[in-house]
Amino acid sequence: MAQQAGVSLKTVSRVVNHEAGVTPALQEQVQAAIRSLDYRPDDRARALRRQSTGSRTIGFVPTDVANPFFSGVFRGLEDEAAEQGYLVLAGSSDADPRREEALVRAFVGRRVEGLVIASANPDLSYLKAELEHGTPAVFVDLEPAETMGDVVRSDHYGGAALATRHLLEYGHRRVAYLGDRQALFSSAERRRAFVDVMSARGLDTPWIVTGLTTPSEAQIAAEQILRATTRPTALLAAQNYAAMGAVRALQRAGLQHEIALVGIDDADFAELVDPKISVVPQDPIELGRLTAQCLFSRLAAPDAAPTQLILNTRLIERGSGEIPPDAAGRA
Amino acid sequence: MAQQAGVSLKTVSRVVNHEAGVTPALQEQVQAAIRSLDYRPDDRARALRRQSTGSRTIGFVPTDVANPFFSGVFRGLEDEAAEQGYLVLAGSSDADPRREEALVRAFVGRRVEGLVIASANPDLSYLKAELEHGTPAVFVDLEPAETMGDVVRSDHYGGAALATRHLLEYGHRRVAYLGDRQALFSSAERRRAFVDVMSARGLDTPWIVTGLTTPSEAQIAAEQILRATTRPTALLAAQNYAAMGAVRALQRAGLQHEIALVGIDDADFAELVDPKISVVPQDPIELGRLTAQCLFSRLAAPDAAPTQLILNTRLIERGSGEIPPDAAGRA
DNA sequence: CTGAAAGCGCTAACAC
DNA sequence: GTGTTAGCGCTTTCAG
Repeated sequence: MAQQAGVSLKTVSRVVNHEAGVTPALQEQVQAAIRSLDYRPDDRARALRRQSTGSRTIGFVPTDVANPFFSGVFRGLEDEAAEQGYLVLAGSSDADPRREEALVRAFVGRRVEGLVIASANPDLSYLKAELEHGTPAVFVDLEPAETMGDVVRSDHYGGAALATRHLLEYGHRRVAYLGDRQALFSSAERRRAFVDVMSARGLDTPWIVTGLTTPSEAQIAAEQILRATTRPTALLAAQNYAAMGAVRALQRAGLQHEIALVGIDDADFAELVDPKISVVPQDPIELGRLTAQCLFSRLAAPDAAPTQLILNTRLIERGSGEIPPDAAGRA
Repeated sequence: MAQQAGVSLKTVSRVVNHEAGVTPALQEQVQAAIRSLDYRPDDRARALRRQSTGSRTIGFVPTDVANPFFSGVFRGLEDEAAEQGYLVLAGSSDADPRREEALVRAFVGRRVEGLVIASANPDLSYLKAELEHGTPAVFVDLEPAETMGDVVRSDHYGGAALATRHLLEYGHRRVAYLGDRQALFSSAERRRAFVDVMSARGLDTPWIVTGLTTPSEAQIAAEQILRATTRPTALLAAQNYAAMGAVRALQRAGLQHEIALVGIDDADFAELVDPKISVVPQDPIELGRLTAQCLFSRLAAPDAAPTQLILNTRLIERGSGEIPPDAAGRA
């Protein structure tokens, strides 16, 4: 600060840090100087000198901050972080391993105290060094191949199995699957569950489309499937954008009351369209809160055993998922 | 780093910064040490020492990162920032002036190079000091009362006027207005436009509800309006959550084909519901990009005159906004 | 109770 | 080409 400004010395530090043992007179003198100079302590310098406290910042790497799922997670993260006096640095990887790595590197360079990653990178070796150097990572939504940190996510396999079984219980035998990129753990798990459940009943799975990244891509894929002469009687949309595309396609084909649809992830529109969409929801904000809690526990106990929090899923029946296979014939 | 590790000295700096004039032999020696120690330069310390470069970080303060509008803005901001090698720190204010101020303080403490704020604070005096000390701010979406920085936003007044006029042109005389908190500039402007246009035609505005913050609040408000014996023939939903609530209310009352609805802000569901929702859209991602560009221009020319970028609006007719006032009678 | 000196991890400006 | 010294803005340690 400036001793010339007030009149005192570098015991400004004491008053800034509310340390005991400063004459009220001096305290006021310093405060006055602080006010008149609009002095703002540099937290970077403080954290640098101190060894007791870090940057009070965490880094968040979702695939896309604008995806409603991740923006919800972000909010939960942020709320929990704010309670601890932490701030959050965030960047979208777009599921690109190189971008993911670059973001993590940039975050570590800025000395975030912890990382929250939705990783789409099959090779997490780049992270090992950070972990060993004391920057813990917790994985949200996507679990890495090799376990190297804590995990907080929904039971993707169970959720998709639930959705698939639900359709089968309503009599469907021909069901199509619309999913995101297989590089994403959640997508891979859901697809695996779908295939497992279907083949356990001796059913074929000729309509599997993955790699769907936007609502329009999903819509196009769904339209193609619906146009074929022999088509499925039900659709499983394994992600929010996929569900959006599916709804559009069904509506444009006028088939929304004839072909069943179950979505994974809830979405704003699910209760507004006709029929309402049956879904296996997730609670992104809660997921974010839990993830943050997990990270802060880890910060408090760096050497505790790695934790895996797998949240159970449920299915909400709203109508679209309860359309029988012969709805077209009946109508 | 450590000269004992490799064999050399603090000219590690040179190789880390790719400065010219280091013997290839030494270079390799240092690189080896870097690798074996997993050395990560501390960017905070670098930025501290250097006076040429700052923290390469910007701070973003929306009311809510999870609101689709702001998560879109965030994405645009982030993309543009990434191109410049910047990272973004973000926190939700919930339109609480104290929280907004606390976030800005925390960001400035961490020496962000610039601020992007959607301010809900009528009193921006807390920001003056930061601006004078060289941390520029650009206001997105919400323009502060006193001009103190650059502004990037849609023409909220014009957009709402457009929407209102559109309904009047279709013959409506009794139109209700559902809006967010009046403390938000965008909401205040939209309401003002609505009242202006209505009274210019000599029409009363007995159905104005503001302070709507969530879809459910908006739904309740809309239901109340629709239940009354004399009710409006059209609804203007001046924000995305308000539109969602309005759609729910109309659907539950079975009035979605009888009462017109125009929304401001586009939303995922707008094209999926029946009837499709006519809207005055914004492009959040583009808005974010423009905001970031504005901020980087300011960083490059701190003393240039303040800039205001007000984006024109348009109306997309999709059906809900073109329902005539006597639709109920006709049907 | 307050000040002076040292040092966090790094780069600037010079020497060698 | 490479090493030294100083110092960014702060906190610490230890004298006064």
